[in-house]
Amino acid sequence: METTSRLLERQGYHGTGLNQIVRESGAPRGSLYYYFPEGKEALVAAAIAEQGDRMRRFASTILSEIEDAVEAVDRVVERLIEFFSVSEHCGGAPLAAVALETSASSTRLRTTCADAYKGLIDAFAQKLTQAGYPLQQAQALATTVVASIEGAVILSRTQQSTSPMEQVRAALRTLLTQARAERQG
Amino acid sequence: METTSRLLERQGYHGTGLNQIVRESGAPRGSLYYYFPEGKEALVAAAIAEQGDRMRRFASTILSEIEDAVEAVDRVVERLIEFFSVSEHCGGAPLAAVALETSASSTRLRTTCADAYKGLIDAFAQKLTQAGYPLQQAQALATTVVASIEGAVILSRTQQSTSPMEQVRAALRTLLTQARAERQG
DNA sequence: GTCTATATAGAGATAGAC
DNA sequence: GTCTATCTCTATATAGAC
Repeated sequence: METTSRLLERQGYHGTGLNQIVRESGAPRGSLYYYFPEGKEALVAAAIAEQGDRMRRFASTILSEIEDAVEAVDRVVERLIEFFSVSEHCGGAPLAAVALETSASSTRLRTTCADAYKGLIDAFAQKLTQAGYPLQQAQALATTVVASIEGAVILSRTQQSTSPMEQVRAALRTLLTQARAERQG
Repeated sequence: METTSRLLERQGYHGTGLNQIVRESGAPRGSLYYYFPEGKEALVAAAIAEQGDRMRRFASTILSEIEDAVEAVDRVVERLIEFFSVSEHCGGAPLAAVALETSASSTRLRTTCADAYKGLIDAFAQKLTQAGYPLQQAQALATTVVASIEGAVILSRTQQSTSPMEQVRAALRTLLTQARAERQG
């Protein structure tokens, strides 16, 4: 499943074959349909759900370590940029490709992706709410944080540069600071 | 190529077969390799480039019709939300799936996507620059606009709801207004 | 320019031995 | 639980007639 997640991230659902997964993971070919009798879709759904959890924990951990909400979110983005740099410009958006490819064809994968994203958004929203942002605004800002990160990864991957992610990072600082000012004013 | 673009948008590169393209478009099967001797990759590259142009023209037209920059950008997003609603929750990010799937495997498709995105970002950056935003800030904001839209489409598609796009729309208003205030202050 | 037929490879999935 | 062999389907691409 680790291999599955990694391949999905850079090749998407249809671009990732079971043969390749078996080959690169070294997992026994015969076990695949023993543990996932429903086949590829079930395997991918499990991998996606696991990745969603990983993303949420990654964000939650950092958000809990830094008290100031703006600084905490900024630190998450900074860490993502670091991760992107060392992953040969391919990391940071493990769900996006699958979400786009399958949202129209597989309810199961679509909802799995939706749940994963919701968990991640909630992690940010919770932090912002605790920091005093009004509930509705916190939710919208959290959604925007996740959306702009996902989009920034797309741009950074196509350009093979961290520049888009850096630019979005700066913009998110401005946005969250501004929202805080409105709240306080 | 119209059919190709449409299928790419909702199925991605590997999920879209030449058979399906030929079948749904009604285009003569024999012509495909006459006009695109290099095969699928060349056809997709052409479709992507065309879509990039379409996106840029779409944005440029609206941006030129409304003088105020914040209102103009907001109108673009509003129109995208309308388009998303009537496209059975599958429209709005015609390049994203291909960009993610192929950025690691095909230099040709990656750079084609990069150029398309750059053209779109430039359209926004030009508008913001003309409105008086400093050059560097305009570039960063334009990148953030495009990134957050792409990300919002991903979220809206997985959730089958316009809500993420609406939330991002509101956030972009806040962001651009704040940046303007900083510039004026 | 467009047709049909086909080559070749790979996909996902299954069967039955062990 | 895991193996190998194989089924069927579809993929991209090509050949050669018209």
